Amino acid sequence: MITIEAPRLRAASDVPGGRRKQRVSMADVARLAGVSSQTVSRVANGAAGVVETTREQVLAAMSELGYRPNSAARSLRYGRFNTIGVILFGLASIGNSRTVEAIATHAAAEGYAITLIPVGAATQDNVMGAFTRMGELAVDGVILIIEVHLLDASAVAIPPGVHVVVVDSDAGDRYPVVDTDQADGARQAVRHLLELGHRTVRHVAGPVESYAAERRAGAWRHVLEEAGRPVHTPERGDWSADSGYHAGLRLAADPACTAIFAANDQMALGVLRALHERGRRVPADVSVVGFDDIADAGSYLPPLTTVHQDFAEVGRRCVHALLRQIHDEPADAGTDLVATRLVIRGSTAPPG
Amino acid sequence: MITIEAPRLRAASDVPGGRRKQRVSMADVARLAGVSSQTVSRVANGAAGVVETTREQVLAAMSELGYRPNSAARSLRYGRFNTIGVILFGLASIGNSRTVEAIATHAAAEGYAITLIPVGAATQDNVMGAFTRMGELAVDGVILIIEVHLLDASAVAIPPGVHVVVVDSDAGDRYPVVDTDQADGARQAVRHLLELGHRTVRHVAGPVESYAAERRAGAWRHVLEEAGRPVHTPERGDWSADSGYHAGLRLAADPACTAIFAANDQMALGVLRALHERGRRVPADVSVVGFDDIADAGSYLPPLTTVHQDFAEVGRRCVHALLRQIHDEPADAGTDLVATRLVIRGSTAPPG
DNA sequence: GTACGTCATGTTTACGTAAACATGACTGCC
DNA sequence: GGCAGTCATGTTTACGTAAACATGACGTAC
Repeated sequence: MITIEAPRLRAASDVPGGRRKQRVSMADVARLAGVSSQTVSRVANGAAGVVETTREQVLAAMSELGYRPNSAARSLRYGRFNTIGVILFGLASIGNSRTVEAIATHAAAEGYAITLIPVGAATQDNVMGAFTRMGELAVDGVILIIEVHLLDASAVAIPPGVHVVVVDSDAGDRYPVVDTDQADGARQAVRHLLELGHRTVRHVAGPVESYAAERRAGAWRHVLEEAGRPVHTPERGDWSADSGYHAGLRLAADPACTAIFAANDQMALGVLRALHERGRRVPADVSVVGFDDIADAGSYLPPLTTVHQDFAEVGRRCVHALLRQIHDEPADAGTDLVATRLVIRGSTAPPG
Repeated sequence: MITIEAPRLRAASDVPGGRRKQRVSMADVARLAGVSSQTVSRVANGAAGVVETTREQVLAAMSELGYRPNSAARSLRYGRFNTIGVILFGLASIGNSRTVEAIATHAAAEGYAITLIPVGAATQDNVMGAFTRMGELAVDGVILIIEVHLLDASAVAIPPGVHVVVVDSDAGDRYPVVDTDQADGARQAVRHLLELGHRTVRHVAGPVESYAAERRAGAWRHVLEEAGRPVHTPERGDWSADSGYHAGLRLAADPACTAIFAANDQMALGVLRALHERGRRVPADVSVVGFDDIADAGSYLPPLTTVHQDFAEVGRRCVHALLRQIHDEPADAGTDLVATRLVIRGSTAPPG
């Protein structure tokens, strides 16, 4: 039933004479089957016009020799790679990995593979290197999951002729952008807290260099101003639970603080811990809302009210927008926003 | 400073006459610079034997035309792709995404790109499809982050001549395997609890089809038996916090239960929630240990004692083992285990 | 019975690159 | 002054595939 073979550790060097025969090509199959290599090509691509007996001979020869098409030659011939590049800082962020997973899945469904191009820390050199490499990369298009303004800051151009879609950025004037509707999600979170009766809402923001963080913070501020409520300076975190913990300790020190909107679930987790350590009960004394709705959020103590983000949908739309470009279809410039929704669990309640 | 250009939405169809010139090739550069394409090749590859004035002309022509090497042609010529394939079920698991990230980083450092090949659900069709595609894939080798026995169950062969490294599996007899030392990690966790004075330790195991889960459970059982302690049937989870919660509810119902070892941190989180809801204090009434040491574990209530896993090191060793194969160096069959270490935080204490 | 169409299959060529070999100019040495 | 050697550069070829075109056998219609 299974035919896994021992790994061939010495590659394809078993041709006598030391000359390295790459591996089985169409010509080899053709020789064995007694046909021309063009006929092999026709069989391989399921083209019409091959008589059944011939086809079977070719297939037999293929499996005897273990023929596998050479995709480099194919790509060269067709001028396409059937591959999408994904440039990102890292998979550490849960949003990133889920978006990438969705991209990979939808790309595969369309016959595209995806190539990951991580750019380590956001130093100029790294980003530059990634793009230099990308120039030579075997991709038909690129999805940028990266703060694009960091690219702008380095003297790096996206090579002309490379199709691009950007996630999570304000580059909508230059590239098609797909993004979660950050502002609307934040509005829902803040309004929910105000509707519960809280006088105002404190914010634990993400890092300044993140557009997502800035838009969440902007919407938070806007809702408060619109409602005529006091706006405190937001606490700054770096998305990590630990940074949320430290922000939470500062907020716990203020007895007037009854409602906190954290820019992501992990910082909210840190806030919950800080409040717990300081003896502030959630939600009786303080309400907390997160953002992302990661899988664990429902198991926090208490289960976290948060804004659900549809990463899979973002990935799906990225792939399709990019494929439209690759297939020369009319471009949809501007920003495509994916809706969010507030998931109410146990971390929010009217003020005590 | 920055020269990002408008996306070219109509590809390279600006050659008059409707014929589609792919894009700038060495021949085009050669024509403009008034040299042969071989000289362009020499400049592109930094080969010696090009006089300075010529080199500058070529470089000027390159940048004027926006030349970028065609990697399909390069791969065809060299017979290598400089690409590593990673086959996995998904990035949802935190371990997977961190391993993949490390793989991508180390591969990039060696001049290799990585291609992601997700196989969705573990159905036979999916796995088969991934391998069929992989046969045509432009990769020099493959890292399998997948339960290999699931492959065995489908009638699928890893194509001969494809270099393979496997993560997290018992395939050490057939392929080089890199893995975390699951058993030792689990031993440390259980011994820690016994040393604190607990009479025995209950286990919340991962799914049966996971070798990692089986090895953690096996080591847990072994330590208990060695110490002559009672061994209860483990609760089964599916790695999710939610499954840990349900397992935790069952364990909370048993007043004799004072120590729990969960097979990962997320299930431990669920256990913590269940214990909290049932009024069992952690660690005063019940001690809990997890596995993985994910970034959030230090922010749980209470901060989780857990087994630290070095995903980055696993990724690093995978890449290097695979590159050794690709470069025809002596194979290191068998299993390469990465050490773990217990991180003691606030969720464990002597029994009340 | 011949002429033409149909269809399976073979032959030529191009995709872009770079190794291997070829050429030709100049240098330096006797 | 002529000849060998050096070095920059050009020409040929192969990598594996598949489109475009070519061939030739057979069948059918008049």
